[in-house]
Amino acid sequence: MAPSPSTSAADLLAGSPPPPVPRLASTSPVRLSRASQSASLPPSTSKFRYSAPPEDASTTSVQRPKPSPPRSGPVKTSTLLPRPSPRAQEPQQAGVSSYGQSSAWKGKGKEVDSSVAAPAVATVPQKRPFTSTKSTGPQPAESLLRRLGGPSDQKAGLMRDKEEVRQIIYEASKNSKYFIAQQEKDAQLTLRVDALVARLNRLLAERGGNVKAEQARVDEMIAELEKTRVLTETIVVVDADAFYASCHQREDPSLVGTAFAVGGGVLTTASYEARKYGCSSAMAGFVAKKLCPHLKFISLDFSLYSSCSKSIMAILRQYGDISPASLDEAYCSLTDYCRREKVTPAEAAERMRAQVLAETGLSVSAGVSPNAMLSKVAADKNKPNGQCVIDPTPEACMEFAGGLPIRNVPGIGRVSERILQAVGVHTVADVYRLRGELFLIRNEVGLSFLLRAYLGLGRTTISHADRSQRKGISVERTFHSESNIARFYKRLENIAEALAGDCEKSQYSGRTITLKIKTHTYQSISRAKTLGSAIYFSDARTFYTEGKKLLDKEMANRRQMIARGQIPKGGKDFCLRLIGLRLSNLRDDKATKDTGKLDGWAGTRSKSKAATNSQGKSKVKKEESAPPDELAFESGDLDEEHNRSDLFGDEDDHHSLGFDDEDDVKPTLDGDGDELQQLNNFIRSSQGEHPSSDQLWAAVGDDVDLSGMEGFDEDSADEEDDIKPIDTTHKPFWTAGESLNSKKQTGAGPAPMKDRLSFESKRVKEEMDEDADFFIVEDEPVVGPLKCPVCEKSFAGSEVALSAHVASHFDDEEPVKKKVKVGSSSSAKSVKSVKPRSLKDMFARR
DNA sequence: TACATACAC
DNA sequence: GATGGTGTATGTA
Repeated sequence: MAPSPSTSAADLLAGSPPPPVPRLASTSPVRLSRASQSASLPPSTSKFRYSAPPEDASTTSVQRPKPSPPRSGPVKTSTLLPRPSPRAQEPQQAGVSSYGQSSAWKGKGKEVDSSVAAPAVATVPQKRPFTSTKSTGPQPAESLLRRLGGPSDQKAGLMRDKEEVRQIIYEASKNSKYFIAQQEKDAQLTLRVDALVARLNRLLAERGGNVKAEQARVDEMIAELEKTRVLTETIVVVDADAFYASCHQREDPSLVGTAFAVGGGVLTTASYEARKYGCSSAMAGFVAKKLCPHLKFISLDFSLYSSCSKSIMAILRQYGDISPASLDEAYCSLTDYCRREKVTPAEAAERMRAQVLAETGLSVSAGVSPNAMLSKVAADKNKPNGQCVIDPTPEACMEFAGGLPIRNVPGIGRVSERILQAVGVHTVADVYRLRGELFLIRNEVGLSFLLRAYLGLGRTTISHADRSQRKGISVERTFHSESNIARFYKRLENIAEALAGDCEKSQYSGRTITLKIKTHTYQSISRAKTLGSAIYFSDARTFYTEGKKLLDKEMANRRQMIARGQIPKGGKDFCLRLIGLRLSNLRDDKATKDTGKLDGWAGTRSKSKAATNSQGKSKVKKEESAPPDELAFESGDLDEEHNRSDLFGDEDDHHSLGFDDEDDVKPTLDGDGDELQQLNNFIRSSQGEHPSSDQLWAAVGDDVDLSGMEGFDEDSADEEDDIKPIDTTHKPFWTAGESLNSKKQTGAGPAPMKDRLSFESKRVKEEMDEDADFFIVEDEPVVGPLKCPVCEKSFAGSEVALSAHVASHFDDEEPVKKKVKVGSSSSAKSVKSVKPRSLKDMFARR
């Protein structure tokens, strides 16, 4: 994949795009086989798409100022921005190669040693629209396919044809509830994107297309941000290659070179061999099997990963302060090491990687740059077993950043990507080019976040996560959808127990309990309760009773809705596929070094720090925690007995049987002891698949005793506790305090309320109408009437509306009962039709 | 505080 | 036939 000039952004906006790219083009979640849908369509399924006027030609009402001076060679060191976006320029091979190439950072170790001929430059993912060769039915939209394709859909290295893979995934998925849910989400996102684009168009129309003033505002923001640039640090991100898979290969060399996946129902990792077939993490097991019939599945073994991880971290620690981001990834400051050892960053990284490989047998890739954000991205560049170095100059940083597809920016996920693409932003460099437009929608787009990415800024301090910064502990379990209340309770008990176990292990208690449930239609719902300002708890009993109350309340709520006719009467039970509990508003019990007896339930947990500090407090605690218990168990001791035995049972010798075994347990009657016990056992048996608690905190958090570990240095450990890093906020990300949706914007206040995006259908419609004559072009005239491929009904309206309609067929109830109203321009109307359906679906009949 | 989303791994 | 678990951040009400 040779680095190629941006094909996407530039082309789409160049003004000489393939003919039919109207200012606003339409596509749809359900792709119809229409001749007009040519390869010129962008991936977004948004009904409307903003297409900026060409930079040079003042086609429309506005002549846009040329954004940037023609970029001539490297920008001077102290050059202030804005500067031209490299993307718009030549094939910037040269610019990119500059990182690591010519500077002092490079040194001999600089060889980007990659076993894979990886491009030195970000390659813009091909924007080939999904084109189905044969299928006659409705074709899924690009965005939906991407959604289904999962996170690694983009990466594809030496994979088999991407379209083919997508097609297989689509075929395997299309009839599942999961698929329907994704489709629904995609349709909702489409509406959201359309509304945003409409708003942008309206704002542009108001200004006659002139955004000079906005550009000036952004330039000010850029100048401010530029002042924060720090180039004196050397940060490396080390990321293990196919970590779980590699760990297993190390244990069992016969796996080397074979296609296997780690995990079952959903893959957590696929070996490189398996990836060639299109298998990737987060993919459903049965789908992966379709892609690679001989795929072998290996069970997760967290103790293995954890120990491998510790070995790696111990080595990294020899090079500088580290900040583990997960079991297989860590940030490390090489600043001091390089100075001390008189080596270049590239050499240091080489050494580090070589040492890891030699001592652990695991290969890792690395990214080196002046900050965490760039290093993070760079670490992926030459995977596996490679590294990428970015020089500590503004030019190198910006050059590197500018060429990245927007999706590669840490923090930009599927949703943000779609939103940005709809507005014309495909690469980071586009952020600058379209800064004026982006300013108009700065809030919904997180402008300052994007500008930081554009400038190649990121965190420059590395600090180890601190116990006190942990925000929550949670346990959740997925199961085959069911609606048996007794079993919900049973599951809840087990979850409560597991959570209590984690709390005890890590020594936290908390004040807020949150119940999470996911319906069979993949709707996630959470209900929380904070017991009191001074009530901290961590015992299974409280977790259970409070969780049960929340669950009961939710079920009662449903009954009411049925009574009010808001939910179809025919519905039977609340049908769920997941239940979880989360404890938040934590208190670090370890810090208070207390031990005490839990007054509560069965007294089984002799060491609950949650219990409290002293006798006196213990009493308080007792009083505080008593009420909820009484309420929950007032019906009698039977419950308590029942719960106690189940919660504190001693069956601990479960092996992971895997998901498929769940079918073996099908209690037929509520309350049947044996069956419940069986279920209970099963639930336990499936738990081995996941770490008992959060991977990061449990395995690499600073509460882990690393002494005695290879390469561990006691002194430095102590230092870690004593030395307060300047930036004490440990963030998993690189841009503390900001995200795409962040409101905090340098130099720009939040948009006035009236300008905020509203999803109220009426509002959406208004905007559409307002803008219609200026930038908005209604759906391209369709060639022939749109027709539902299922019921044959004809539509005069948008594809979005049709899409929603088609989706309703997958709902196993009478198709169009909620019939989608499709008028002539009604993406807006379809909002109404889509939403109620999901609500209703939350409660299914089965 | 409560809830929903988005994101990472 | 069928798509995970743990955690953080943040917007909005």
